[in-house]
Amino acid sequence: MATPANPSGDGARATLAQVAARAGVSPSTASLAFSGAGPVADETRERVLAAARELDYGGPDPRARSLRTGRSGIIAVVMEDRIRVAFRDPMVVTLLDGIADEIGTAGYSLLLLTDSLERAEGGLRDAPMDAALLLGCSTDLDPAVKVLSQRQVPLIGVEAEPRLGMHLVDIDNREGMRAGAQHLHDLGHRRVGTITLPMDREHTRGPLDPEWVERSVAYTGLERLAGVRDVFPDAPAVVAAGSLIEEGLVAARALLDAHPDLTAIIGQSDLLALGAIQAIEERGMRVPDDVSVLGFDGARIDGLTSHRLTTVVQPGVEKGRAAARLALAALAGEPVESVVFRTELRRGDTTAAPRTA
Amino acid sequence: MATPANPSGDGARATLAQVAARAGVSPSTASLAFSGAGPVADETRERVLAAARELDYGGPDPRARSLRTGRSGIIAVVMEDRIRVAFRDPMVVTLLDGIADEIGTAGYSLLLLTDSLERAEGGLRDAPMDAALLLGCSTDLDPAVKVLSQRQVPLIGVEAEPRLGMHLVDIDNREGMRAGAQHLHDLGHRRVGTITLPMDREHTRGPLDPEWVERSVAYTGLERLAGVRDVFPDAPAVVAAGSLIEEGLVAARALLDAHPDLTAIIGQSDLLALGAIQAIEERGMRVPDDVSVLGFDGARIDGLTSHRLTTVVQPGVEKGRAAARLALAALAGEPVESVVFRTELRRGDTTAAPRTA
DNA sequence: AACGCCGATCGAATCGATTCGACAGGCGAA
DNA sequence: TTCGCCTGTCGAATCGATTCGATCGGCGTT
Repeated sequence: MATPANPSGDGARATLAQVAARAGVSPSTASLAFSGAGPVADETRERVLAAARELDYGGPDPRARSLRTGRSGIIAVVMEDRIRVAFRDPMVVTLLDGIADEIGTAGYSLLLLTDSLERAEGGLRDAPMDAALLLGCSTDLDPAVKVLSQRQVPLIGVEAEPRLGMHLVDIDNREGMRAGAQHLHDLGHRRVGTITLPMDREHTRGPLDPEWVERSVAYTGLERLAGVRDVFPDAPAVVAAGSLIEEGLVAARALLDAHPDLTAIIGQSDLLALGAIQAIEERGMRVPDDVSVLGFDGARIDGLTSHRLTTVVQPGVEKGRAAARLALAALAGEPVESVVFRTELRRGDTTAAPRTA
Repeated sequence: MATPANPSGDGARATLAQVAARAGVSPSTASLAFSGAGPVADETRERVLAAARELDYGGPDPRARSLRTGRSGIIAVVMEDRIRVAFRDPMVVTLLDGIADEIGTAGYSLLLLTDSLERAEGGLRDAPMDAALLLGCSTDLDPAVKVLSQRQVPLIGVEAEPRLGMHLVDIDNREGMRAGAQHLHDLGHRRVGTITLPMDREHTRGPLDPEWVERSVAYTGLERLAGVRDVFPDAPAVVAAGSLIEEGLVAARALLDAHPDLTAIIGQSDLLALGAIQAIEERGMRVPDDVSVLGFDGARIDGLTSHRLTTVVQPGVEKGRAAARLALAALAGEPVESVVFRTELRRGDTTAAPRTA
């Protein structure tokens, strides 16, 4: 055989103890040689590493290490939707990128989880993790929060409703949206409609049920709605089933059918706003000449060239980074303080003064 | 305190042994009660679960379990690019979705890794995983493969060069691309250029270096190039720095500058093809009237409405699923057979007969 | 010259579960 | 009646590392 020498047959991986034995040192010393903690003579370390090489030993087993140290080196990200849906939202991807970057340089890896599957036991309940980030405008995190906090996993919520025992990273949703709406108001708009993110766990489409506003089930969506209504108290709202272009299209059609006199549409996300643009243009109207469109998020959307969307920009990567840092701080036992980022209105070419018809 | 009773103070999580003690059974029995393996009297199980509830015990510690069983319940996906870049490619997202779906229902979770960071030790080397899927048209997987195979982790490559000890999921890249090129040839095209995926680890842009073709560093890109050249042996090629619309744009500009008489451009991915469309249109030419464009992948691209791209469709979700199934099979000790999927040409409205100028 | 300290190494306990083999009854079959 | 067999339970070994405390020279101080 051309494979490296392995005394105990090939299938079995060598253990640190075997390496130590071969190097003529104790397991403790071998461990120190690998981890770098504690003083080890250069000559000894060399001997250990040589023995490891001979046995084709690839370093300490992460499983054993994590049992002993109590750390798995894994930080989980819990999302509400399945991957194909969630990743179509550039905001999610941007967040994730910030998270991955930050935890990566700290030596952690990223585990992707979905909160839905209570049946398949493989996820929240059983996966090893040192901390968890709950992502997205989740409409109901309770089950996930319950399981994880019982497991004593530090929890960081991104855009989540303030909740016991969970640290938060958020933005000034209401104020940001208010500023956007005010921009439209300043331009002269008075009849403005809005498309909201999902408002219930089932992601029901349709005109906004006033009851939802009372029951407060979807934190982010309600905050942004409140921002719109701070300026336009009577703005009609249609709920989309997700932050997707096609959802925005469907919702905007409904909005325009019910309120043909709207001069502007506000999407609670850029994708919803883009859908609204499509709906407007498919009726032969033009943006912003006939109808203005305002978005929210400001994440880069690849391949969008026809318009520069006017939108409320939030610092996505920074938000992800901050969430990751909170998790790392919690793990380091440092005090954790929730963070709120500020948004900023970015003027593109999708808003203008309404036609003075 | 309103928190559940916890004899040993609050910070510490209860252990299975403590639960067993409280229920008046042995740890072995308590374990069986939780795992469901082995026979346990209903009454006993109830007693154990009750004790667990009283101690706020959330089930066995994944770390300990995974040391003992040798399984972590984690399957890693290794990508070449950082998240923000990789996830901009709908093909990657589609693959990931298939993977997540399949391993999720099997009770596994998905760990996201990047192969680049050899420095930050937190990834390939230290993360717990039962198997790894190597993703993407990776230009050089060697380091990753080395580390992981030393760790005795079963390896599945998606679109990777055949390689020792690694099972593969692939498509008929060359044949698929040949069919696409043939379609153009049938339409009457003779002067066709192509934009390729990155060809070296540094992702260098520019006209294709013939030397690369010899050295065979980028499996997928070379296969697809070969497919084009099966039909158009002299087709000029420009290498892009990634599968991105803007990369396609840049490359297509270069291609059109150098060869103004091209009647068709073939992108090795849909995103590259979309970039090519932009490049063509920015010169005041039209697709397909002046220049035809052909893509590869056929993954859904959100918000693309202006054209229905003619493209070589590969079954992305199925590919992801298949890769996941191979991994699961390897873990189950079943024989693993590599899989090759077939592609299919989908005619959109971006190809037509060349102008008979 | 004696003391203390530091560098290097080792022994042994420990992390928290799973699992194999053993054992005690109870029940059905021969 | 007796022999297996099945069910339910328990003891003890084990997974593979980390880490605390102890040991032991050697070296610099005063």
